[in-house]
Amino acid sequence: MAGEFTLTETESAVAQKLDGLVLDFEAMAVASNLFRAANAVRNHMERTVLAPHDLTWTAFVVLWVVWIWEPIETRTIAAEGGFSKATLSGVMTTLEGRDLLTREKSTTDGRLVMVRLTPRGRRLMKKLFPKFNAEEKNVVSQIPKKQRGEAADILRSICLAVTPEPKDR
Amino acid sequence: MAGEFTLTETESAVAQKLDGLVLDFEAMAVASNLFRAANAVRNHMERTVLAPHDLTWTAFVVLWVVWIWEPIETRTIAAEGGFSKATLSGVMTTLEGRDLLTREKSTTDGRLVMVRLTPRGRRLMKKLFPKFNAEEKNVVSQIPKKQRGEAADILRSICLAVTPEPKDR
DNA sequence: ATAAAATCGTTTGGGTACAAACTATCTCAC
DNA sequence: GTGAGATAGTTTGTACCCAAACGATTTTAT
Repeated sequence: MAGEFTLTETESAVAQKLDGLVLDFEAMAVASNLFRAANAVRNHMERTVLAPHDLTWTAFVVLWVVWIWEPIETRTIAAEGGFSKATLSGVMTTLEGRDLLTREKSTTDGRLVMVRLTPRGRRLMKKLFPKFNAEEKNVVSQIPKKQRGEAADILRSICLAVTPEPKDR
Repeated sequence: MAGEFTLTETESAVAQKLDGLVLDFEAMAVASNLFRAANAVRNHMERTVLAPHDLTWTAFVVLWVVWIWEPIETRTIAAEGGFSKATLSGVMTTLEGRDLLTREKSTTDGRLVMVRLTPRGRRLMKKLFPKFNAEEKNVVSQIPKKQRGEAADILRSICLAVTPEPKDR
């Protein structure tokens, strides 16, 4: 755990601040741990696997999505990667400058931009992804085997709870 | 889910890219869903609860930690919130400018800075946190009741897997 | 046919986010 | 006591990150 205080200490301190009010401590713990876990894994991946190749987390996600699905439209990359079009636009400019992917206006719909990896980008992913997956495996191996299968399901439920609006981001 | 492709579609596409190589798809699914979930919840909270009060996620976390534990040292806030001292420094400058918290040099150790909420900051949290927790409850309620208790444990295991270095951040 | 509405990607503006360098302060060995 | 090393917080530099505004293109309604 990242923090210095235990869950019980935190609960009792919160209870004092809001005595009389009914709070859901289980929900607090789940939400709190969700962010700790996501942050910790992301930082770990960035330091162990990504930094040696001078890639940020987001840049890697973009490369991964394009690698798997190319040619792919910008809007789809954003949806798959879980970030906004604005963010994607900036990251792709960086990756394009490093000769890892290319942008090309669609011939059938002038609004769309089709994205592909360059040969260099493809070589990078072919080498990098196995390392990345090995680290993922390492992380997940710490979950008790019995609960490992449920983990993905639980996380999926959480996503569903807050994804009523697959609008424009 | 955020993406447009199903898990099975992704797995088969990845397998084609790396045929011959042994990959851990369960680990892929868990890691991928972890980030989708964390991102989705964060965005949801920012839009529904935080944006009306002109607060970002990180700013809210800072206020929350200070609210519960004040007076508190800067380094402890960073550890509890899970971000770097550098990030915290910037966010606190913003919050100080909005008269939501105060910084004060420690009298016993000149290196430390003690942080407290202003009355305005305290009023804000007293009003805001119940709303925030209600949304957390709403999110967690989507997890099947049977698995709800395990959720926090699983996420804790993940944290432990990647937190060998509680160094300086 | 054509104007209005919708869609897509980019740009803008403000706010994070972190590593590394920096300043100030404290601790500990000697 | 005093200087080397450790520690706390800030600053700097680079890179995200998103909402909103924007310009270009396509679709829809008439």
